[in-house]
Amino acid sequence: MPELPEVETVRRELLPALAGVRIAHVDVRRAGLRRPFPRHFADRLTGATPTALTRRGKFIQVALSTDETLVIHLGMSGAFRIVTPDAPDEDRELRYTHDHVVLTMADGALVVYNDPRRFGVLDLVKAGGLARYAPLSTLGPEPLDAGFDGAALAAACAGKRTPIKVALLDQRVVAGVGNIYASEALHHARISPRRRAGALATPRGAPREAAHVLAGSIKHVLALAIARHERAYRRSPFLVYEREGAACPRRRCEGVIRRITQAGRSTYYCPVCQR
DNA sequence: CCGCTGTCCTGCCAGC
DNA sequence: TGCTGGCAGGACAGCG
Repeated sequence: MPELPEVETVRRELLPALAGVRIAHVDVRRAGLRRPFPRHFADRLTGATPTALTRRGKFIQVALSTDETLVIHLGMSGAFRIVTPDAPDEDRELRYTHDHVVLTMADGALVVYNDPRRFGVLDLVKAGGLARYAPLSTLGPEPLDAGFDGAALAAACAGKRTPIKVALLDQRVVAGVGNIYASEALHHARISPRRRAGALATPRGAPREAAHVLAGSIKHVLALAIARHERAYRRSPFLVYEREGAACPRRRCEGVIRRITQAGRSTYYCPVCQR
């Protein structure tokens, strides 16, 4: 379930299992995911100790004692399962259908990567090469950083003729927003997903009011989602996503949530309060 | 360069 | 019950 909030939650869950614990053994159970795993993948991980876990957009970066970084992207269906050192043997031996990589940590824990659709990425990058690693180096601003604001959003959207919803999915515009939180943020900001992205800026590129509002809404929906996942919510908390036909949740709004298709993806919005 | 479509892969669900 | 088609939270190649 991997947009920025879910990826951040995964990072926090992996942190105590990986950081400072040597990787004792690596079981790579297929040749790759969408692409082959990097050369000598298991050998390069074995014996390494993760020193830090950071997130950039939807990527997790695991810095290793070997001066390489394990770059992780969960794609559509990637997930980690952690089997703690004190788990019973039957849990340790359990193998699920799409368990592709199993890390055995020196403390006995297992860190298992499972990915039915195999759209994920597990890659190794030399420390010096990270800045030039294309998938990361082309990412736009980090939405929860203080530096991300209406001006940054307007600058990234200036001149774009594509609808704002489609622009928000472009990781070069803002990193980490996906199909759910694009709809949620636009609803929070009361902005129609059909509006032209370029309309967030004046012809000279200065931010319009809508850019400030939308930047704030992006921060709000992402931060709230991270907080909810930390408390292990499981019910769907979305206000418009997958709620076609439901009453708009905005107070005193009489609208009904609609689903439309933009650039081949579903968009949910309220045609009454989003303009 | 820009924006749109198709594609990678499996699972699930609605409808027949 | 079983089959089929459509859709799914991502990203990129290839096209006009």
